[in-house]
Parts: sequence; C-alpha cells; structure tokens
Amino acid sequence: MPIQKLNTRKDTKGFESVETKTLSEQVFNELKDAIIAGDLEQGSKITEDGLAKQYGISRGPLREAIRRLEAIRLLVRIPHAGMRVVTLTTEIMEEIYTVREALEGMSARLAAQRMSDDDIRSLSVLLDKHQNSIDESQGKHYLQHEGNLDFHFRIASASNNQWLIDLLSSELYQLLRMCRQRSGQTPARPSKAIQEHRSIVEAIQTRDPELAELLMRRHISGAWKIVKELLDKEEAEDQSEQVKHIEEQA
Amino acid sequence: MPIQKLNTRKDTKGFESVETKTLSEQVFNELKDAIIAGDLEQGSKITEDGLAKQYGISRGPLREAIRRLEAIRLLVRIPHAGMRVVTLTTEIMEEIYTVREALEGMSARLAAQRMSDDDIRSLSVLLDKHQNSIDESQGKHYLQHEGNLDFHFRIASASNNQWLIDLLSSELYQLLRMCRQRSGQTPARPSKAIQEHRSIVEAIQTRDPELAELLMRRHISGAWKIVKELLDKEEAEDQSEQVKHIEEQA
DNA sequence: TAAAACTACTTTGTTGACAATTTCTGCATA
DNA sequence: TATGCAGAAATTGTCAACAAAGTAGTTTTA
Repeated sequence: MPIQKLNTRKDTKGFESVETKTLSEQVFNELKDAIIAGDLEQGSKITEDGLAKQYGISRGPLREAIRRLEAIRLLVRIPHAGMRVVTLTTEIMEEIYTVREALEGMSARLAAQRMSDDDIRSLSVLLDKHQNSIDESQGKHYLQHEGNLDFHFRIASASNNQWLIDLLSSELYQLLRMCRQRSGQTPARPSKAIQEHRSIVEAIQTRDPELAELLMRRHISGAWKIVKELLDKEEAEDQSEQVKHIEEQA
Repeated sequence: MPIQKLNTRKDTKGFESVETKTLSEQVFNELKDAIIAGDLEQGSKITEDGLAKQYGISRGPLREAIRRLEAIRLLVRIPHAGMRVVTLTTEIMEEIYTVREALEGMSARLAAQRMSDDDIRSLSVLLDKHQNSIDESQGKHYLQHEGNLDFHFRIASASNNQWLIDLLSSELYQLLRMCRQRSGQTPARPSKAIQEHRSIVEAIQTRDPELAELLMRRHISGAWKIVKELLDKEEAEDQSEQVKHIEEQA
C-alpha cells in the first residue's frame, strides 16, 4: 500500500502532534507505526528495495528512515545479513523494564521537586477519568493502556529534563506499546495500578522526592513481574502446543 | 583534510575496537571524534555540502552519518535553520549527569547481583593501577579521565543489560568526554574519587545491590556538584571579563 | 558422494544530477 | 529611516543509475 506523497500527516512522537513533511520523516513514522502495530512481523526480514517500492519512494530517504528506526531500536541490523524487525524476547523486555524503572524513578523524583501545583491537580483529575473508564468499560484495554502511558508521560514531562523525556517517550514507550501488541496483554490489574498511581501523585503533592521515586520504581518492577508471569505462561503453552503437534505428526 | 577512502579504521564504540568499512561508518566516527575533541566547535553551523567536500565523499553516506550523530545528540537539527554541533550548556550537562545517575545507579545494582568474582577482582586491580598513576603523574589528567570512564564502563558491562550498556557507552559517555573538553576540567579530587570507587567495588563484592546503587549515585551526584561549581566560577569569570571589555571600550 | 569453485542473482553502498525550499540581499516605497 | 517585496544564492530533499559485496545454486572434480 503506497502512501500518498506530499500529504502532511500527523506525528505522535511524545504524544504531541506535529506536521511532518519530508518523505524520510513520513516513512519513518509509517514504518514505526507498522512495526508497533505488528503489521510488520517481529523478526521479519526487510529489504531496502522492497520497502522503497512498497512505499513508493526511492531508497535515499528510506535509508535515512531506517537509520533512525535503528537508533530507537525498532530495527536491528545484522552486518551483511540485512535488517530485521526487532524481536521482543522476554530477556529484552526485562531489560526495557529495568531501564524504565531507573529512568522513571528519577522522573518521579524530579517531578516531586518541580511539578507545578496546577499540573499536579490536573494529573489527579486524569486519574479520576481513568478510574471512571475502568468502572464503565471492562473491555477497552486499549484505552486503558494508552491512559496508562499518558500518566507516565506526564510525570516524565514534569521532570523538565529533556534527556529523560526523549529517552522515555521516543524510545522506551514505543517499545512498551509493542510489548502490549505481543499477545494482546491486558493491562494487569487495572484498579491496583490506579491505586499505585494515586500514591505516586500523593508523594509528588507532598513534595517527597524519595518516596515518589521509591513508589514509582516499585510500581514498575511490580508491573514487570506480572507481565513476566504472563509471558512465561504463554511460553509454556506454546511449548506444550508444539509437543502436541509433534505427537500428532508421529 | 579529506580522509583516505577505503582504509579500515578503528572504532572505539564501547571501548572495544571494531573494524569499519562503509564510508558512512567512517565519517560517523571521524565526525564523532572531531566533535568530542572540539575540532568542530560547539554550536558551529555545519552544512552537508561543506562536510561532504571536506571528507571527500558524496552527500548520501554523509547524511546517514549525520542522522546517527543526531540520534546520539552530538548534532542538533533546528528545522529550516540547518544543523549545529551541540552546545553543552550547564543545563544540558546537569541533565546528562542526572540521567547518568539513574542509569549508573541501576548498573551498580545489577553488577552487585551479576558480576563474576573474577571480574570483581580484575576491577579491584584496575583501581590499584589508577592509584599508582595518580601517585606518579600528577599532570596526566587525560589518562585519569579515561581511566575513570573505564571503571564506569566495566560496571555498566557487568550489568549484563544491553540497553544500559548501549545508552551509557554510546551516548552518555561520549558527551561526558566532551564535557571534559569544555575548558579542560581536571578530574575533580582524583584520590577522593578512587576512594569512592573502592567503596562501590566493596559493595559489589559483598553482593549488596542497594548499597552499590546508593554509593554510585552519591558518587555521581557528588561529581556533578564539583563540576557545576567549576562551571559557575568560569561563567562568572567570563562575565567579569566581558564587563572589563566593555569598560575598556567605554 | 562430498567438497570446492564458478556463475548468476540479490542486496547494500555510493554517486552526481535535479528539484524544491528557504534564506539572504538589495532596491523601491512609504 | 523603516518596511516590504522581488530576485538571487545557498541549502536541503529526492531520485535513478552505477558499483561493490555477498548469497545461493549449479557444475565440476577428487
């Protein structure tokens, strides 16, 4: 499906909308979304020529887009063996959650020092909304997940540290979205998560950096434990299914 | 000074030597080193054509190199106003030290859990060497600084978390080198630093993750405080010099 | 039959030219 | 003297063709 050339489209980097116009940018975004949404399968091999034809552009801009995707770790380049879409193994996901714990913990600490009272209030309102949407719609995991990211993004922003914001929003959160895609994880225990979010906001409100950091880190490492359990269970199921397959063939 | 084409040169990414061969890689490294060493002045404007001619290659590979430099934040792209070498303001440096504190703290924690006994011993030996080189050569700040980075890099490696390793070695440490370049900072209080390094190794040795993280974070935030003082003093001097200039003109 | 070498094919790396923007500069006008 | 409007110059964006390197499949030979 070739994209329309020269149409200005929206960019969702850092949750804010910016108009893009170079082909390289467009393709970068198209590819990013395709990878995150799972349209480009994990681990699948991609060729420059194939993508260039698919998107109807020449290889020049495409290569630049690829380099950028590489930089945010959505593509991996195996020297002399082409490019592949990243494969999110359990190990890699653990690495991501670990880095996230460190960075978001620091964000929370800074937010407790720097976030404006207005922003804190607004964050509190956001949590109310989340609460409502959980009560109402049991099934809309998608929105819940985005809301979850929204909460974390606001705290990152409040850190007022551009490095933290960039690392989290343009790299880690993209991968996190992808994690969800992998086997449609439901956000684990939504109400418990909100509860934890509330404690974090409370710590920020009382301007307690240490506590805010501690709670955020606990929140994230707790989330990882649950995700990991899900993944392990899945893996076990896959295994047994493979065994069944083999038995059938025998 | 055009580089020789097709000569295989060494790459120092992550402190290990790898042969590179594409022009894009070569120029990426050349430019990176030039920026870090200060050959390309901070904040100076650069043009694709200019660099392409200077390095004797076409703009294609150069653009890819530029995109990568951009990704590791050595170049900043101001839309429609060209590219500039990053300018390390005090604010940006503070951001870097903050992120570093979070990531290296986490590294130290993981190292305490995962580093092999052999590696710990070897790290201890490294500190002995540093001690010696301080005792002997008072003046060789350069080596001291590299040694310092070496220590930190080893701990990052021991985390066994590829994300942490990459973020630290391919992004933060590059900038850190550049910080030193800015006004030839002497590594602040070398003997005290070594002492702190020793405590960190000790915590790792006794497999105490919490303590290792705490000490590492304290070490880095302490280092920042000293660097900041130096920078502030410099700035004040610059100010007064400017005032003098104005007075002379008046 | 298995290993080695050659050939054809695929994919990535590189280039120079062309097109589209944007910035700069000088001139006319109020 | 300030302001705004050409036109020119410089710069970035895009393309298509060429070159080099690697891969796979086939043939040949031991």
